[in-house]
Amino acid sequence: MSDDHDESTLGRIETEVALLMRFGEATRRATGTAEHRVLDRAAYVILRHLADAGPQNVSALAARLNLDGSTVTRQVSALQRDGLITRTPDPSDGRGTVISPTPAGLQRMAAVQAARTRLYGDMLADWSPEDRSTLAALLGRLNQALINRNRPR
Amino acid sequence: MSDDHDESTLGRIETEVALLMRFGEATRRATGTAEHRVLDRAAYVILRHLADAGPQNVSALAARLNLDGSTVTRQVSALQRDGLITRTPDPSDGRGTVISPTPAGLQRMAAVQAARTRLYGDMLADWSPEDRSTLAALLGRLNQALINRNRPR
DNA sequence: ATAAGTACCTGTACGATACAGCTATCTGAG
DNA sequence: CTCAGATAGCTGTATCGTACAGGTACTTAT
Repeated sequence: MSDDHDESTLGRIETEVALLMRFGEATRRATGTAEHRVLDRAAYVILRHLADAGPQNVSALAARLNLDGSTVTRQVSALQRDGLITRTPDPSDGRGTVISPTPAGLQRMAAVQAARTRLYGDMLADWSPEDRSTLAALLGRLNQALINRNRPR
Repeated sequence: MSDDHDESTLGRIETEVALLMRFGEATRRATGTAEHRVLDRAAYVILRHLADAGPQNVSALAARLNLDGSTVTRQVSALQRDGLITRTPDPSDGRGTVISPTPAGLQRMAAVQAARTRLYGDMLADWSPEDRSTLAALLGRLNQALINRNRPR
């Protein structure tokens, strides 16, 4: 309350994030239903994370993606059905199952990623490189802040 | 491909937006379930829009929020059940129903909005005012770009 | 005055998610 | 070594947000 200007900045951020989520979801719905169809939101993040961080257990994925284990189990089952990941017993823990992306999975993920990147390229066509990288950096910091807040456990 | 640096910036933006949506949803789920409970995502945006743009018809809301009419109908029913909006026959169109926020609805919305804003204030506590307002501005531009892309109809 | 369009509602379906409970396995204390 | 408790993953069930299809009441244009 000391600084009304900053207060309203927070309000704007809140508004814009809410808006972004609405539009992001609408976009995902629209484009997702259209054709790709096979990579729903969670499936995409799962594949991305596997590609990024390597094969890992269901629980590791769940923890990382802030999802319930059962959710990941089902997503992973769907991905396996579609041949995009494989399950192998964890050699170091008989309870565990290691999830690895298949080449097809990686390729599918990369295709979606490329399409999305292209979309952003389109939308941000008239942005300066500085603005783009500033946005990327600030979003990164925002997410970091979110993570820090949600998981000081 | 002319500029590898910029290409990767787009990738980062794509990544961060995806992450933001995941965390945003998780946060909404967590905080929403906690206590307020009554303002799910759509309900919140509906109330916000009503507060912003005044009482209006279901279809106007649906169009504006990029939602199916039936979805808005149900959300509105829930809001009415909770006493947060009222339905009145549209005097100028016997088919229509005008949705107005009740004082309680406005208050609830404002409370959630304030809570969210506070949350952002918390998370961004160590950000400089410049970074905050840059983030707000860039998010605004990003949303504008999204809107422009989704609705050149 | 009647056909076409529109606004809203309802039935139904689906997808993503969570929570609770189950089984198999692991780990540590005795 | 044994067994109690923790953990990994799966399955059953429930909920929520959403869409599409169809119905009814009203409006508009001809």
